[in-house]
Amino acid sequence: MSAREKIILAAMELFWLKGYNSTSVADLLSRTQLNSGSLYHVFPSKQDVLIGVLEAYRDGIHAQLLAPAWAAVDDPIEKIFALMRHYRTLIVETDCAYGCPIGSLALELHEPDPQVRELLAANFENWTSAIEQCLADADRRLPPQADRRALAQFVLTAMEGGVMQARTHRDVTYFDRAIAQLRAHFDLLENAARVRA
Amino acid sequence: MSAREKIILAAMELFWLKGYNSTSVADLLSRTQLNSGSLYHVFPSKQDVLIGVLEAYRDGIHAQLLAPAWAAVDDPIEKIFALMRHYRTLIVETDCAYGCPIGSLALELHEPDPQVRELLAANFENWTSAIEQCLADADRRLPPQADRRALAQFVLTAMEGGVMQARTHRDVTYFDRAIAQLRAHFDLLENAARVRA
DNA sequence: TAGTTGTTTGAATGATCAATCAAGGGAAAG
DNA sequence: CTTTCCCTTGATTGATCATTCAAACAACTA
Repeated sequence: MSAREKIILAAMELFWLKGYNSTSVADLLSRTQLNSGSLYHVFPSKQDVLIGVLEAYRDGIHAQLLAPAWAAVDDPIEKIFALMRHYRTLIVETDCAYGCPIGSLALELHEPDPQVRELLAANFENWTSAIEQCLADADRRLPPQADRRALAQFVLTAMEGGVMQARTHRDVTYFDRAIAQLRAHFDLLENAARVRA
Repeated sequence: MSAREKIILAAMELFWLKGYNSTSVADLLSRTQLNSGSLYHVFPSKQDVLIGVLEAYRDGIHAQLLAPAWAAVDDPIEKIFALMRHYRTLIVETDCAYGCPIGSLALELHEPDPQVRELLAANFENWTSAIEQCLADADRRLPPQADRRALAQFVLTAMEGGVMQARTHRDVTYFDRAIAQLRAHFDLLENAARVRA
């Protein structure tokens, strides 16, 4: 494994656990058993490590996140809720300390570089595009006038908001209630599409 | 104005602008024109300033947030969307850099003190309780089986998720779409209640 | 063998951090 | 005037921060 890969892997974990500002370069060095010169040979600055991490999340969304969550699910709308169950598992496994790596960084970095901000946005964009594809695959089950893109973004909204509250209250039922509301919303939409048909 | 009040006011603004970790004690001192000894005479540590800030938000939610947002609104459900418009104004006024002060702190602080975590939770709790009261005031317009508390939490979910995306994309329409979805959800609920009645 | 290129070493640098504390100021009480 | 009490001053401390760089090393090439 190259030094670059080692650093990216360690940074993905540490930024997620402690945040970007609270992760020191020394933390990355001790975790990877590298020396500072090696790190700075690969990355000009700590921010470039962050950029590498955000690129890794962006490029790995299907292999690392969606494929595992959708391994046994075919129905497009159930795929959405399977992804939510995946996040629920992460919340439970971390004793409700889980935070979405992208969402946490998006709120932690108050004056991000344009490049960093665009990568955060690209990560959200990739995520919602995948949901939008699910909605496209379920086309006839939704009212024709329903805005697919807005609905996909709303799924992200519900996930991020639910994760934030579950983490703050250290209680996964806050996430569960957010997802239950989202499910109710989809049920109402599917009902409306059926009635009209 | 007492030293304590000066510090709390400055800290509310700086924590909101830069985050907790990125706000140094030196920042607070230069903003307040105080010396470090004065600050540490009032607050044993920087974290105690944070606690003071969170208590101020908790205690000021009605006077500082809800009363202004609801000045000209009576209808309980419109109160909810008036509050959302209030947040929209904040987003626009800050060129889409706005972040909910509580939500940002909740995601920035990865291993918060129990006291800090409880104050974050209390802030969310106060907020959702106010929404829950609106829902109680609109009782007959909602289906009787609809879970009021879950719905109130979902309003917070939509707001936080919408703010996060608007900020990340630097585009208020992401917030607008989240609120439009929330409005659609309420419309569907009100419709369901009407049909059944 | 000698030279070239790419990589690693790790001590050092200067900035910045939160926090300390002995000394002094000033107002009220005796 | 003297004592007491609360508050302020601001230089100082030691830790930690991101980053640098001359020197050493390793793997090829001529």
